[in-house]
Amino acid sequence: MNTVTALDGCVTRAPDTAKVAATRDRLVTPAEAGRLADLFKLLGDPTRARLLYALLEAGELCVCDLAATVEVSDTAVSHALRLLRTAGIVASRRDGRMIYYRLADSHVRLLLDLSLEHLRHE
Amino acid sequence: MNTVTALDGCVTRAPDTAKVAATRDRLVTPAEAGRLADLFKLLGDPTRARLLYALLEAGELCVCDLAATVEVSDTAVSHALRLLRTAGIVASRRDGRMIYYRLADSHVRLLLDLSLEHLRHE
DNA sequence: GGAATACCTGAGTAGTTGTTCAGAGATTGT
DNA sequence: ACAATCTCTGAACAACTACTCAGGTATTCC
Repeated sequence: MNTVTALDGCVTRAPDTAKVAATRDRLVTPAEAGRLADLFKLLGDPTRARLLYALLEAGELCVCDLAATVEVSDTAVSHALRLLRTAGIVASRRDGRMIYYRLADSHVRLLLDLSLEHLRHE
Repeated sequence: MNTVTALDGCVTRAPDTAKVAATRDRLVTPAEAGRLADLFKLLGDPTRARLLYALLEAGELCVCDLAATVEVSDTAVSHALRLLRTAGIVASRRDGRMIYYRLADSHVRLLLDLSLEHLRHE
């Protein structure tokens, strides 16, 4: 039912046509869109992206190893990890003085894989 | 080969251990990470996210219908669409006065679907 | 207990970003 | 050609963000 219904027209700032109404019914709610945007926003930073892909490769890394891997200060890594952990994207485990981080979710792994493939495949 | 090799230690700001070196070899390059972050950053805005999900539902919409659907000004929509189009995420088609936008890539569709499922499934 | 190490937190700041506003192209119908 | 309509563009501004810096917490080893 998403075949184009010819032209809907657009009568000066009030195009409440059938197509718009139908789309709005199926559309993600503003709240969902906000949460989706928040998720993407977290991935949308080079440092955090590198951290996540490092975890994707290594499986599990402590903070200072992450810092060395992506070449940023440990405080910057710590700030970044806090955001990712709060959002449930990474999980942590303490072992002695060190705290090991890993990807929390298989969905996130899929997302990272899919995005990398998208990037490399065109 | 990503089984954990016990603890690597972390000798004061210079933990160039084997694990770090191995991860860095496999890691996405900084350039790739930047492009990935740019991609996610584009999805990481509520307005742009809603626009993309609207296109995912409707298939194709003109600017003013998009504006009505997501309830933002047409100029804001236009600005947003320019970014998405420049990045190759959406494509456009002119028909008379109107310009119809659609998702450019099936990878993007998968990404949007996967993310929505992630959000709703936990 | 005390020093050393790994990590965290809060404040401050430079850089970035999304929106509005005003105006310019581009296309259609008369 | 002219008016109307749909879309685009550039500048200005408010809001947000990611980093650095200084200091704090938690754990281990002597």
